[in-house]
Amino acid sequence: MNLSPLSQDFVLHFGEMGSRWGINRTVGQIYALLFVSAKPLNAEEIADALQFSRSNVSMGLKELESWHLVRLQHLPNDRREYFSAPEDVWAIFRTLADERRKREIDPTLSMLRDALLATPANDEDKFAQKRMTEMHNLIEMATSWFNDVQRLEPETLKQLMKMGTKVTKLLEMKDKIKVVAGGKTSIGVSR
Amino acid sequence: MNLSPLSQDFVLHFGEMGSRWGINRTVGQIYALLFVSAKPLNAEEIADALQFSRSNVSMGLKELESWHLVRLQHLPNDRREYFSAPEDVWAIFRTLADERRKREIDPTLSMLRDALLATPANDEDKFAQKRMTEMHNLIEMATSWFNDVQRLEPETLKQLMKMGTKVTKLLEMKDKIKVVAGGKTSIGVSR
DNA sequence: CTATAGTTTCAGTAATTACTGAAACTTCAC
DNA sequence: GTGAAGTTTCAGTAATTACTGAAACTATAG
Repeated sequence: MNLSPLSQDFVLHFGEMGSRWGINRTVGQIYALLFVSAKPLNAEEIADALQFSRSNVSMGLKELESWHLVRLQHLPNDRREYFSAPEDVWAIFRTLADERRKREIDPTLSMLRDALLATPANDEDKFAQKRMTEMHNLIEMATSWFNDVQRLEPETLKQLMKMGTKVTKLLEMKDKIKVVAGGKTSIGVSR
Repeated sequence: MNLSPLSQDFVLHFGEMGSRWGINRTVGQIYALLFVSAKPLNAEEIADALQFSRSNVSMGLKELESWHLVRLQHLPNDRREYFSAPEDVWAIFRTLADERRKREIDPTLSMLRDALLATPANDEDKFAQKRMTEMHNLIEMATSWFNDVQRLEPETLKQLMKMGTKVTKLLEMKDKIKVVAGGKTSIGVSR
């Protein structure tokens, strides 16, 4: 691998973590390489830098494309495809969250919905359904909330996160604040 | 498998999803079984219900214990160990999030911190470090926020989630609200 | 202490997943 | 069209991970 020690560590680490994140080592390393690379790279360069076979790189890139985690572009007077990781880390975060939700949550939600429609055959089924309902409701709420929050402007989100749990202070206040419908917001102490 | 079709579907689904969640099929199924089961089960019963070898169950339970996802208990006049999934789905959610953070995020954060301490050898390293900084900051902020939010009372959290993006309305207001230090909250329009 | 019920470990094997290199396919300049 | 450059597919193989059954270990009742 013809990379600086700094990048190399980063790339290798992502390879290792890949397995914990449900992507394979190759894919993790390719992504890491693109992430720290200042310029887009073509498949040949990637294969060379990481010492993978050309076809392995091709499959890895395909995988990354399916995750919407790389951008494909062409350089003038060059037929080869160049790949890069999106610059905006927030966008990456969002993409990752979306994709994981699609793969890891949605199928479960839909299975749960089906299960909850079924008529319980006995007491055990009734209990099982109760548990499934709890699980369904929690997942439903958490994901839809996450979904909402996720699409806030990065700046707003940042502000929100920086507040941390202080946001609950606002919640406590909520009851005392009256928001007048119709665009204009008036603040006053109720009661 | 001697389970009702309802539970069986649930258990099999968790087995399948297991692989996407970084746990294996066996472990996923064991967990699902415990989750929908009204009473704690011993290893024998689990092996029997899921048609796994006794030792496979033993290893699966060990794995689940390491994730803090099952409770071990003893029944009176019975030497066998009985296992159950915690009843509170919020607690499960929290545990899961904690464990995943430990395994999937923390190592990366620490690697990034190390990398950021290194002296860049050239321009490429400088660029790489810039990218790593962005990633580090984002992960740091997101996880510590998540951490905070996660430990709120379930009720508060629920309330927060139900509000969805409306929370930003409160944010907009924030500037106009003055919180007086010292316990008592006074509300007034600033400027 | 011994017998027995219960649990864990581990070496061997099965199943799955990742990777390679050769061949097929695609695209484009000429 | 032809050929060269680039990309993808895929069958075979390597590497990894999951699973089993037998043996070792542990705890307890008597």
